[in-house]
Amino acid sequence: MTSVSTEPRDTDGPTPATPPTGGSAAQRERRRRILDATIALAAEGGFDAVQMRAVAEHAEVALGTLYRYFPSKIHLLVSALAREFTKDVERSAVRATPGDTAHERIMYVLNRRTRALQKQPKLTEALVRAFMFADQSVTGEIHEVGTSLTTVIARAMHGTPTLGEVTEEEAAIIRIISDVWLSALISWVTGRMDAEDVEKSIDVAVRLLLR
Amino acid sequence: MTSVSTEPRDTDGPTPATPPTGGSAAQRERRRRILDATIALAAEGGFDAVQMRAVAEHAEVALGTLYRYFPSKIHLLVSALAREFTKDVERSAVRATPGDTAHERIMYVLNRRTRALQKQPKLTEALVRAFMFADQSVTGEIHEVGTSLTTVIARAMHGTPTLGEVTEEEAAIIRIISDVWLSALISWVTGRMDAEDVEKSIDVAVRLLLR
DNA sequence: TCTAGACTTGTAACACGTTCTACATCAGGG
DNA sequence: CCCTGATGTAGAACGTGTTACAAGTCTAGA
Repeated sequence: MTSVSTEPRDTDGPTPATPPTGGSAAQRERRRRILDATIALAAEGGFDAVQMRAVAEHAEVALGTLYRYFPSKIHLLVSALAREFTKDVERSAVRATPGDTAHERIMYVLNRRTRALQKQPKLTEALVRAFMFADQSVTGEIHEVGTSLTTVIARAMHGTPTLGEVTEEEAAIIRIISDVWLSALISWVTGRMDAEDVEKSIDVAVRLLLR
Repeated sequence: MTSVSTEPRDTDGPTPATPPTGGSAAQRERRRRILDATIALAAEGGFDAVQMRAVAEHAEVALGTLYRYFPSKIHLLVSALAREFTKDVERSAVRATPGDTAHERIMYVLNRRTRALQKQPKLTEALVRAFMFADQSVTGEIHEVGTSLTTVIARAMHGTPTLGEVTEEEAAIIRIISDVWLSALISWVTGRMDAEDVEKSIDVAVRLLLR
């Protein structure tokens, strides 16, 4: 966790942060192996266990290559989070969310995601802490995560897998719900809330916002 | 209050995390110098500039002593944040908050604090990132910060420096506002929101929650 | 096929958080 | 007044993120 506070410029060649798409098949394959290794190590030992040398070894790439694909440990972990969230979004596009009211549907998607995260506490700790620690240089990846989250909530709010118009007020409400969810997740990761508290705090927020 | 929660506590001497009060005068003085040095370095160069060796040198204590007082860089920074917030709370207890409605009063205190933080972007970056990165071992200090924040908001909500009863619903609303504020602060620190966005997002949240 | 340049690899080196060691200082009780 | 244990000091040492570098390998185009 050093440097890069104000000057993100470097001798960048071809891959500023190696986007998921593009590159040769071998490169996409390497990228996949790296992210898989990241998830595996994080799931087993959390943030501290995701050591760059270990990731490189596990993914069978050289350390330098790892850094060419992901310029820092934080980029790496946030990218892993972005990949997981993107998968969820694709899944949520398939069919309508169950629930009769917006409240029920939002709680359904958020609780489902929350419980999935809680099943892998170490992984969640790693991803959430990386997300929270990210600085300016990770804007792109962070934005990707934020977009996924708001998309899923917006779909749940409307109850349809396709997204119609979202009013200004709805967008504001969705942003607040995201904030509360993230905040609750942090509290859970750091042991200041238990699983029940998380669900309850989101439920209260949704109720207050959707009345 | 400062008790250590889960870990296998070892040969702990006298100062598990050196609470603000207690200890000899020389010790309180050292603690003050350390936190002052932390704030000074953070204000100048942000999170990365708060290097333990530099803090120790600036505070004129040995590195080992610094670690005796604060067991990690994160503890150090979150403690600094807690000290600043506590000062604010004491100030806010002196007189009533200006504003005719709860909305106005809450916006007044939060905007004042937000603007104070924005005047020292580097310092804010350091404190906010430390707060977000904190793990389980920093629960005590984090809780202190959270309490300060909710106290100030609760006072503003009621418009009186003394705290009367706070209903369950009010407490929930205050928690959500805190979440939104923190989240906005992160976005600002990482360059994803500008100063105006921060104020606006809080304003929207308060409006939606207090209707 | 040959070659230039990009991409990978393996490894060493560096920075900073953290821990450890050996010694000095100080305060209090006999 | 001295002993003793806690506290402080100075500095080395260690681990891990990050960077640097020399050499091997793959690919596209002449």
